[in-house]
Amino acid sequence: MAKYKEVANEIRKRIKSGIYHSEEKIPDQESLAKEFGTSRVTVKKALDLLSVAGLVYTIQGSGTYVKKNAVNLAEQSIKIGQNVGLTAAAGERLELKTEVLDFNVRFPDEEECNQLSITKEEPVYDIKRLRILDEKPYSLEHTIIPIALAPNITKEILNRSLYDYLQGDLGIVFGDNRQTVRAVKPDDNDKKYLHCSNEDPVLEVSKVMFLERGTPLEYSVVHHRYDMVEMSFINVSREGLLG
Amino acid sequence: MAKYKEVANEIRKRIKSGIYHSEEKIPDQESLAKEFGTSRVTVKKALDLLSVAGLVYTIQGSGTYVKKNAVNLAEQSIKIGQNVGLTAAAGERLELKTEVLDFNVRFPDEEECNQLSITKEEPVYDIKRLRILDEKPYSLEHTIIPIALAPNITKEILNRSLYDYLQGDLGIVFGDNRQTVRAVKPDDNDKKYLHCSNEDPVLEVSKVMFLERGTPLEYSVVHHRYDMVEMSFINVSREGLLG
DNA sequence: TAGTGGTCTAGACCACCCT
DNA sequence: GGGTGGTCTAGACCACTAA
Repeated sequence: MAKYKEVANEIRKRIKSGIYHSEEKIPDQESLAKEFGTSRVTVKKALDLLSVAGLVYTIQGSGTYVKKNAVNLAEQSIKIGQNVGLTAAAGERLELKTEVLDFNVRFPDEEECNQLSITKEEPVYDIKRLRILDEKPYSLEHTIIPIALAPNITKEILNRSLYDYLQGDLGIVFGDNRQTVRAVKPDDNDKKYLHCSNEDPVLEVSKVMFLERGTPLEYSVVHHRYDMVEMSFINVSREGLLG
Repeated sequence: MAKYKEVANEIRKRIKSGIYHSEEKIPDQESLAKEFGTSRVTVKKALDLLSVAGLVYTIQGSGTYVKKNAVNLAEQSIKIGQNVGLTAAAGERLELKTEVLDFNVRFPDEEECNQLSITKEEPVYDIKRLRILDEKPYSLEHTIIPIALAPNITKEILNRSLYDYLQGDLGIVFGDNRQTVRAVKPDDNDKKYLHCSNEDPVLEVSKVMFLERGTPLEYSVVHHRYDMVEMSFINVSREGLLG
């Protein structure tokens, strides 16, 4: 592991364990460099990581300080854009199941061509799955994937884990993703599979997942039951980025 | 402006203008350093910025490449967590208005103490505002702010812009924020002010805004009309961060 | 094996905060 | 003016890719 990451982890450990208190100024970069037997540039790089992680802030000419909410952030460590509704709602063991409702191959429609940057002649998988938690259905996933990018998907794979197959077996590395969240009225499928009444709202999340190189891999629209899923995310302020 | 930012902006300009094409390898760091009359470390720092911005990716031992979707990202430049529904929906000029429904001072309840890290004895402002776009109400904001952190708020300020007052007049610098999004059923106020029917879902966004130092400044719960607001955000994958 | 990115150092200078 | 963070350099070595 790179030295600046080691230094960052050590300092993070000290913050979490209270050796560096909340709101307190931590030693200056020169001292830290001497303590860790490294150069100041390396210490600076470590502190930058912690700054992006929201644990510390620096004031030029004054010093580096532990943020008031640093411990909270360090503990919850919510990944940006990740669904936390489920894990939060479920304290104990719970039974997660997936039911494959539909698994087809076809040509993409206009919206899908647009989202996935493909032509109308490049076939895609069309996958509909129902997610079930402790016998209660909580979300309905509609996933579109170009066949060329993820060949040989089978129903058996979908019953296990699609992401495990893509990452593990195919060795695909995910990159960025873009999501849009809306509240919508339930459609027929929501009523049928999620047991939504006419008055039950639905949390709709559209997502495009990109590969490391920027190629769109997957376009999905997921409908969540309003009373079982929420989405949380943390926006870290970044001043130093571009102009 | 720092040299590494200048270099980053210049390279970004070249990507946007097509001088460096999508999927193409850009010159190696040594060459760029020579061209810009700087050191390789500085070029590396510039490329790191562009990498975080999602414009390029690097493969150690191979080179630095322009992402396939780089131009899209560069153009839309959606700030993470920002509402884009409105600007997207409105092509032309539109009239934005704010109506102050309620403006009070009181002691916080338990939830508010929790979110704002304050005691029950620290008074807060309780603000309810209605946002109106072209005569159509689209969101209902409930905002809680500790008086100690933002003194002398007046109804007149709320009619103009609260954020302008906080940032401009008080010189407050915002830091991170944490948001949670849900779909909920409309309550009485939604029906009254947003003209929601029983079957109209509501997009509820809870937000805690922190100051630079990690102090919670504002806790807000906003209800959006489902047919006028959506939220988009981009998750940039970061592999290099911590372990 | 050559090319390229990732990391690290020591020293330097500047900008800013605080007293 | 002393303390501290921000930036920059030149050179070095290592890790990885690609042929």
